[in-house]
Amino acid sequence: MSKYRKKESSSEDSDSEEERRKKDIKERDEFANRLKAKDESKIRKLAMPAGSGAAEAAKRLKIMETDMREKLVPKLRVESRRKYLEKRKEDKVAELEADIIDDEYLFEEEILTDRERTERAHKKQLLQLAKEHEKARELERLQRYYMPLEKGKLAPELEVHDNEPPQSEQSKWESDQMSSAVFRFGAKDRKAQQDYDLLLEDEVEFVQALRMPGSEKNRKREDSPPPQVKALQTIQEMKKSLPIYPFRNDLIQAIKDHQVLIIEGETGSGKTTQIPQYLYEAGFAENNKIIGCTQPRRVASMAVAARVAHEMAVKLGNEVGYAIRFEDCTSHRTRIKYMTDGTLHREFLSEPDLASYSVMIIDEAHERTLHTDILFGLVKDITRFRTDLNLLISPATLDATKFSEFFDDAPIFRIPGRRFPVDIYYTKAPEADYIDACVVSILQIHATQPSGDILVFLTGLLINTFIITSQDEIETCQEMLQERVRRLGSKLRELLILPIYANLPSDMQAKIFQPTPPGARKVRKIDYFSFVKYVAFVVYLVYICSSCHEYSGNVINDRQYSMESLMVVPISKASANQRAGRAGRVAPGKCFRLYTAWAYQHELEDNTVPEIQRINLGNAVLTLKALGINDLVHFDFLDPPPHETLVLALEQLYALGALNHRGELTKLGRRMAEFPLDPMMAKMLLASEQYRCSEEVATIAAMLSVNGAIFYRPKDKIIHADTARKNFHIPGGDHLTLLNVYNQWRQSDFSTHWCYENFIQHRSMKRARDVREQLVGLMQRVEMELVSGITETMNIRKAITAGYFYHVARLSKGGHYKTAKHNQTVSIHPNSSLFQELPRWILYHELVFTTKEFMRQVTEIESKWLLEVAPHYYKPKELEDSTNKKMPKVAGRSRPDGTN
DNA sequence: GAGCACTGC
Repeated sequence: MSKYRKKESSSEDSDSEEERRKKDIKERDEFANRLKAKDESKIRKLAMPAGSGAAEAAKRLKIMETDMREKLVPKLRVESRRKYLEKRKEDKVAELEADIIDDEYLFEEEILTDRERTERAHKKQLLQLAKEHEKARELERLQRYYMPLEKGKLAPELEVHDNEPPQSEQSKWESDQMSSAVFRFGAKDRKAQQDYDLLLEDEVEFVQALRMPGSEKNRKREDSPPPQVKALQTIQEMKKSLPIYPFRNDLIQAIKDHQVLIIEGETGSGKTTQIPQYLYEAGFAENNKIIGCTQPRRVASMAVAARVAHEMAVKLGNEVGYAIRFEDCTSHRTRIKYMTDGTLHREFLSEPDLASYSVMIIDEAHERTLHTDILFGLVKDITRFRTDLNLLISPATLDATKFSEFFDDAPIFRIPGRRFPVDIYYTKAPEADYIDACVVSILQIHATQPSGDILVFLTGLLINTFIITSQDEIETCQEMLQERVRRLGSKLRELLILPIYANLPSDMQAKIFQPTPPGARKVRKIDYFSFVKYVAFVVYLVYICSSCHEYSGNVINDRQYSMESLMVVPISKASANQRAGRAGRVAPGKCFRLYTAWAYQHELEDNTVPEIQRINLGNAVLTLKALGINDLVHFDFLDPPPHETLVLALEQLYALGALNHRGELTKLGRRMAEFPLDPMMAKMLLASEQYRCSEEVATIAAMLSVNGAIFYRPKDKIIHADTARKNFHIPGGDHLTLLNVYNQWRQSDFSTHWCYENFIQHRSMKRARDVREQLVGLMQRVEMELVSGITETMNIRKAITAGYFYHVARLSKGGHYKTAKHNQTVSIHPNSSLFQELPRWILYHELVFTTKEFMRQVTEIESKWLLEVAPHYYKPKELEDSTNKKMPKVAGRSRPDGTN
């Protein structure tokens, strides 16, 4: 971290520097004390009768529902995503190959460090894998296919048409095959198989590899759908029917006996809703203590709280409440409090010992979000001195042992879920076009397997272990499936195709829970399935840091700078098995994996890489420092983040002035920690005060926080949308354009209609408004002056630069941009207002890697401002505008030891 | 000239 320090400082200077440091630390502590006093008086004020929390919540839910519907804008994309990924894969392989050749040409083996040698080996291995995969795909085109079938059982539709010519052939052929262990579906003889040609264009051959044992081995397979929960069932009856109910007393006893308990149980066992109630009934909420329970997602926190309030027949916000960002639905009466893990993480800042809680439940611990991972370390620490605080860690099955070891061998309490055995099948050869393979497999299953619904997982965006499948892909798959079913006509019984994704309106989602009509089969995505099938690839949000040369989420980190990137990486074995488990909830099931057993063994990681090991830790490090945790290297992490990521975060915080050269939090850093923003953005906001534009910068920060989802661009009105967007452009760049959009919206009195007319997404704007309100509140809290009204934009841009001087690029002689510090070639995103302007110096909000390294949200700056806002980071020489400066031969390639 | 999607504070 010392590399930015002024080396020329004399002893005299260092004395005054030392004094400055002491003064700053003193100020920081005074500031922290003032905040504490504010919080305490706020808590006293809160101890008043509760407001209309429940009504508010109901309203909120309603709004969310409407939002969902509004967001569902039917988009037909001509270009399929597959093609894009295919193309990108080819590019990446070529790039990798070139890289290796380049690398070997430039550096002899002997002069390499161990690390570089490992890296080179990694690259070669990756290239090898990519090539093998390509070969396997060739091979796959020559394969024939099998499909497993239960012995003695034919799908009804195949028996019904026994007398019709094509089917009789089919049927005869089928009975011939019945004696063999593997059911062969399809044949080469196209004439005889005419009607099934549609199915047989490509089949997928599966082999059974293993059986996942279940807890209810002796029960027979049930062909009927699960008994539906009767509407008339009382709450009490329902509570008693939950798998957790018989363990109630044992569980309470175990919690009384052990301060920390790991509760292993699947979602659906009732643990999330019931345990807090059991604890409440057992007196854990006496003496005004709160039973807390964290959830990784907002909707879950709200929904679970509403459910529990209903079960306990109390008003939401009274005895049972929830707290999420922008919304605190609790009162002084609240005894059971649900919250997001991020909210609890923030609560630590004002209550580091969790004094108001008697129990804290960290639910869905296996999801391993950044927040839960940090919470593990924090709560483990406080249980040492708060012996009256009970801690319950609740992961799904499989992970419990790891958590137990982390929490000093805490006992594990298992709540058995209902689980039947699941047979797992793999393809014989890798699949090239997995959407096609998926469609074919669904039809194969439909034609050959007895009753039961089919659950399909497609590639999606993986956020922690929560998969959001891409809408585009689902639609493609659905269209293909419908088309094929249509062509097959009445030969197959009905197949209901029910897509589900985040943007789907809630009434459509409700369909999935309705019982399947007799004789039909559903293809859907939620519990109660007999067949589970999915592909091996999910998309990950991976943080690529400058000095990290290791695998992180199966992506090689070889970039010279920090960048978030979406990558397709294989699913982990753990997630794969969790998905397979879904097939055995109500009856024995089957799981078809669209990859080979070899791939499962050799290409999949055992566990999903936790977020903390993949992403930028700037904000996390800042909050930990604010909690007084100085030694982050030895912080008790369940899985420590890569050392390099931690060092990068510390360096960045030092450069921003949040930490001093000893790594202590400065007063600026303490104020930055108050904001739920990335450190750079927090710095920008705090710097805006001295540039007299804090109102404007708060707006910009809020607008930047709603990730690029401001401008609406429907396919059929692209020209109108683009014209509308250009009307908002302001000389200077995208940050100012965003400010302009917000201000105009405000002038329209936050009108929905205005948004519609101007091709602006109303939903995003509302969110920006929420964020802005929260930021303004926090600005007042950290004693910032709210000022606005400057007439020219220089001050605003200077304030932005004060936070984002890390993200600066200059126009090179060749007409493209290079980052100021790392000399990495980057391009302005085509959506930017500066796309055709090409100013000499620019600052960008973020870098995204899609087909190229693109800078999104770009603003023009002057190089001399960099010396003004970050004199410790930039030297005048670096900012000379002559671009003739000779670059090192291997530009931008830095050694792991820091030398160039 | 790209695009694809999104948790949390």
